[in-house]
Parts: sequence; C-alpha cells; structure tokens
Amino acid sequence: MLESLFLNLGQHDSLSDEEKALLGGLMSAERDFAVGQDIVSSGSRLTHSTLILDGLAARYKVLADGGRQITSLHVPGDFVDLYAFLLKTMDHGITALSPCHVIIADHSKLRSITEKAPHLTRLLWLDTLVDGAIHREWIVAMGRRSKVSHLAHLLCELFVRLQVVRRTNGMSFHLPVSQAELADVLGLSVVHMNRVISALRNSGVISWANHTVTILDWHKLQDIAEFDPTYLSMAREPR
Amino acid sequence: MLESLFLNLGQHDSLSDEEKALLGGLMSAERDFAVGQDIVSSGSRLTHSTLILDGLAARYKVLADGGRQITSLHVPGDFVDLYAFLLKTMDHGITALSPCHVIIADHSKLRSITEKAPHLTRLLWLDTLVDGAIHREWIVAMGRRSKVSHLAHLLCELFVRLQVVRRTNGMSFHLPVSQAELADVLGLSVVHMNRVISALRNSGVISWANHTVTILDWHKLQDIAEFDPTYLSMAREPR
DNA sequence: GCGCCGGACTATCAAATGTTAGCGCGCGCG
DNA sequence: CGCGCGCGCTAACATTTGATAGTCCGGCGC
Repeated sequence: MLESLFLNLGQHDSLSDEEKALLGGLMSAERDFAVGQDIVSSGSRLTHSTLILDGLAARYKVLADGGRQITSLHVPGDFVDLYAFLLKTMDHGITALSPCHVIIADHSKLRSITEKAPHLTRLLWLDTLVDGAIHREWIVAMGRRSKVSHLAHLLCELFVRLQVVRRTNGMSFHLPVSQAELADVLGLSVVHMNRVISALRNSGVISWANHTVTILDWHKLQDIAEFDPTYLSMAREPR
Repeated sequence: MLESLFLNLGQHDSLSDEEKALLGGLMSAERDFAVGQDIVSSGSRLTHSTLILDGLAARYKVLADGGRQITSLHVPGDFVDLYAFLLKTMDHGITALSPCHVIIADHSKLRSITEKAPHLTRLLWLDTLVDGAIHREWIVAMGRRSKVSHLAHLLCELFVRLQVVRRTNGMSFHLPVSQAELADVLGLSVVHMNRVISALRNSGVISWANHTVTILDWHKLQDIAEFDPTYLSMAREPR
C-alpha cells in the first residue's frame, strides 16, 4: 500500500526493510477527499502529515483579490505537508485536484523517527529538499522562461515524477486539471493559458485530450522546456 | 562569530549551549568572496556547506538565452547551501551580491549531527523548510501579485529577516543590489524594474538611495504587499 | 428529450511588459 | 584632469498578456 512512498524515497537511496517497517509504523488512518475539497486548510495547526496514496493534489494560496496561485502539485507517494511537522502553522492550503486517497502520519511518530533512525530521517529531510528544488525550478520557469517553455517544463517534470511512482502509461499520463487550474499554476489568465496550450499542441510535440497528455516527441519537448532532471535527485546514492 | 546563526536558528526554538557548541564544532575555514564571484558554482558536487557571516548572496540559474533568474537571497546567518549535504549535486549557482565573509561546514560533521543530535537536526531541517516556505511565497508573488506588490513583499521579507540577525538600522537597511540584479529576482526587464521601483517610491512608502532602503510607512508597505510573516516561522516553540 | 451548466475555445480591445536606444551623472583610473 | 564606464533613468515603439464577452459542445438532472 505504501509502495509509491517506497518508490519515491527509494529513488534517492536504498531503503532497508527495517526502514520500510518504520515508515509503515508511522501511518494511521486512511482518508478520502473529493475534488475541490481541502485536504489541509490554510492557517491550521496540524498534529499529523498526509501521504498521497492516489490522486493529484495542489498546494495553493489565495490572495485578497480572489486570485489563486498553486505553488506545487503532488502525486502518489508525496508527503504533501511533511514540513508541517516542524513548521507547525500552515501558511497555505492543500486541495484535491482529483479524488484523493491519503493516509495519515502522526507528528509524534515522525519525531520519534528523528530520535532513533538517522538515515531514514535524512531521507525524509531529503524529500522536503527535493520539494524545495522543485520550487526553485518553478521560480526560474515563472520568471525567465517563455510561457510555452514553462508549460513544457511542467509537463516534463510531471511525466518524470509520475514515472517514478509508475503512474504513466507509455508516453501518456493522466492530468485531471482544468485549464483554469493550470492557469493558477503558471500564474496566467485562463484565456492566455488556453493560447499557450494551443501553441504547444500546434507545435506537435504533445497531444492533450480528455485530461490525458501524450508526449509525441520527448526530445523536442525537453528542448522547448530546457528540462534537466538533475534537480529531482533521482540518482540512488548514499545520503 | 556565529552569533547570526544562533539568532537565525534560535528564532524558531531555543538553542542549548551544547547545541551551540556542536554548531561551532561543525565549522572549519573562513573565506571571503568578492562581488560577482561564485560562492558555489552550478553542477558542482560539494563536501561542505557554506554559512554567511557577512554580506548578501543569491542563488541563481542561467538559461540558454543568457537570462538569469535569482531564486533566493541570503543574509548573514543563512546556510546558503545546507541542502547540498543531502542533494549532493548543485543544480544552480550561488553568487556574492556584496563582499561575502563565510565559514565552511563539512558534510561529514553535519552527518554526525544527524546521528547524535536529533533536536539540532530538526532545527537544521527546519531551516531548510523555511527556505522552502520563502520559495512558495516568491512563487505566489511572481504569479499573482502586481509587480509593485511583489517588490513591496520582497522588501518586507528582507526587512524582517535582516532584523532577526540585527542588520537593520531603525527602519532602514542596506540593500547592495543594482536594478538589473533586482530585475533578475522579480523576473522583469531592467526597464520595467525601474518603472516598478519608481512607482513604489512615488507612493511615498519607502525611500531608496545609495543602496539604502528606508521604510517610511511600514503599515502601508505591508498592505501593498499583503505581507503576512507567518511563513517565516518566527515563533519560538518546541520543534 | 430538454434545458442547464461547466469547460474549452475565440474575438476584440486595453493594459502591462519588453526591446532598443540614448542621456547624464558620479567615480575610478590612466 | 579627462575619459570611460556602470548604473539609474527616460522615450518610443513592439509584443505579450489580460479583461470582457461571447459561442459551442458534452454531460447530467429533470
């Protein structure tokens, strides 16, 4: 059941059986969230963190004028709010973009892992660091890439991350987001988001219908995006 | 000498004397970097991390077309590349925006802290999490705030962070960056950066000359920025 | 089967942002 | 002392992006 977590953490360094057992021991209740429902709401103080077993979730922040910005997307195997364990107060919300099946990890148990399992602690820490690396890549994309390149970069990233947890199907993957939601990711208006998607489609490197994206020309997509997966730290080495 | 590090980590939770000693034991050589010099270069693999004792540094990434995006700014007391301890390969560079005096922490010693000092490990982990929280706030600013609001937000953030490490002078602080460098932070052209700075200046909430920013109306600046410092986790509580 | 509704998509015009070019000031250097 | 140069600043024009207002289509409830 925790297979995607093991795949996710295990891509960086090998996980021993004891560590897998420790991770299993972290978890308590499973829960389900419907589309549009908040998994965690902004401003709350949590005593547990949430692991996605299935579905797509987004961290977001809403501004006074009603604008929404999505700051990250989360796939199965992602600890969406692991940082809440130390950050304590949530400064943003987390919402389900598709029906989400999750499992809960108590902070008290996470804390005890930091007391007695240094290697596993480092791997969990690393997980949050990769999160930060993704944020940096998003900042670069928002600030200095063309919008088409930004979108291409996002698709490359999602494809690779989904591949790690075996949620791709050949060169296709399911992307259950509306254009309005995507606009909240890239920081664009819906109208312009549509233009950007059309442009990428017309360049022939992807097809996109029924919430399914198919990469027709990975090489060219990667070129448009200037995508270099180094920041995802996918090399398995001692950490 | 490590006073700014203690102030920085100590804002989140209290640091014991033993922990301060452990942190002292981490450090080895001090070094100096001139303006424009790389403190860490992109693509390198490090065996140490760098703590800023004095100066202003920036993480940045350069794209194929020559464009540069700065993904974070670092003040004294910041471990600029602490994550390299686990991420291993640098996917971006770090440069000195003003003359930087730094001190080096060996990764082998950091690792031993994770083996024997769980609470200090959590505080270091937290330090990297705040880094991530700042990234998220920057993403929101880039995506959904007006440019003037984005700039105002940056100034609020820098003021608060500098205040923690006692680098402010009343409502003023030193900001040794050119408009071109600032444009690389906000993701704007230099010309437009200039327009945005002028607009904020003309609104009368700040004055800005000789690389010194003075906040004339903190309340109004905070309003323009919709600045809420929660994400900086400045409450001292058990972590 | 009909009508409503959300989401993709388009057109038109307005506003924000970028590009290119150039001016002027202060400062370090020959 | 004069010259070059980085940097702040501006002007004019081009391009990108946003706002507003639709159309069209498919799913779903009645």
